[in-house]
Amino acid sequence: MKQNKKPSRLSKAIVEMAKDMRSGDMVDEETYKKITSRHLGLKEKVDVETLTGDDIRAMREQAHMSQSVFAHYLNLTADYVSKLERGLKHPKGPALVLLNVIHRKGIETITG
Amino acid sequence: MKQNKKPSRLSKAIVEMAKDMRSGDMVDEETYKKITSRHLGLKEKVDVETLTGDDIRAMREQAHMSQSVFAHYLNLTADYVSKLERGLKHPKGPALVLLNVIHRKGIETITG
DNA sequence: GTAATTATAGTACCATAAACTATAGTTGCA
DNA sequence: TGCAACTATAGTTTATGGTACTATAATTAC
Repeated sequence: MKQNKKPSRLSKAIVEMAKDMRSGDMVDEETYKKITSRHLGLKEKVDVETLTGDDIRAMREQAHMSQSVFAHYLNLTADYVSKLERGLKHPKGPALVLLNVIHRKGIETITG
Repeated sequence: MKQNKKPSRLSKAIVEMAKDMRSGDMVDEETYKKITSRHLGLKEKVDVETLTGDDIRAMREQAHMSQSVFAHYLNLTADYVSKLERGLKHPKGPALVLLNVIHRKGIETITG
């Protein structure tokens, strides 16, 4: 298991700077350093919440889509969506991240 | 599954209306019907492009992240990202959609 | 009526993705 | 300088997320 080490003061500044520049779009892409896990205090924990079947169903109904249509946009099968909503399967990895994006920012993020 | 109230015969207009209302944000969520695959003429084709290893590497470098950090945000392993970039593995399903979102809308979509 | 949907259900199965190891080059810090 | 910790590649093995298949009941459009 990895140690989540203390992020150094300089490293932390780099990350913040990179973030500002990137979002502000004021500096060209090549001027700032690459963000490595040395800079971020990367721990094992990922900032995604585990969504329950009810959560997923609520998201889908909020989007007013059938399982089939919802699955289509997520590049999944309707079959699998049904299983997710009933708690028979649990999304992990990239699928979980994708569902989190929809949950936080809406389905338009991927449809539009 | 209970449907809202009156069964209406209009089908095609509903989708357009729903789309307008959703984007316009003028009508509450419960007033329009659910979008089903009967309304959308959707079959097998998903609107995601297959990304090459070089594409993925370019995306990561544009985000100025190491494979490790990039993988972290996508909820993947650095190992797998390496294989994707070298073309040893090919993303499909939800992973492909997620990469497409990043490709079209930027990494901030999932980091922020 | 009836044909095409939606949703659930159970099983079998495969490729993605993880886990593990190892190697070589690079970077940060004392 | 030295060295620890990182990045990236590489090969092999393993596990499970997600698919495919089939079937049933209820709903909806024509």
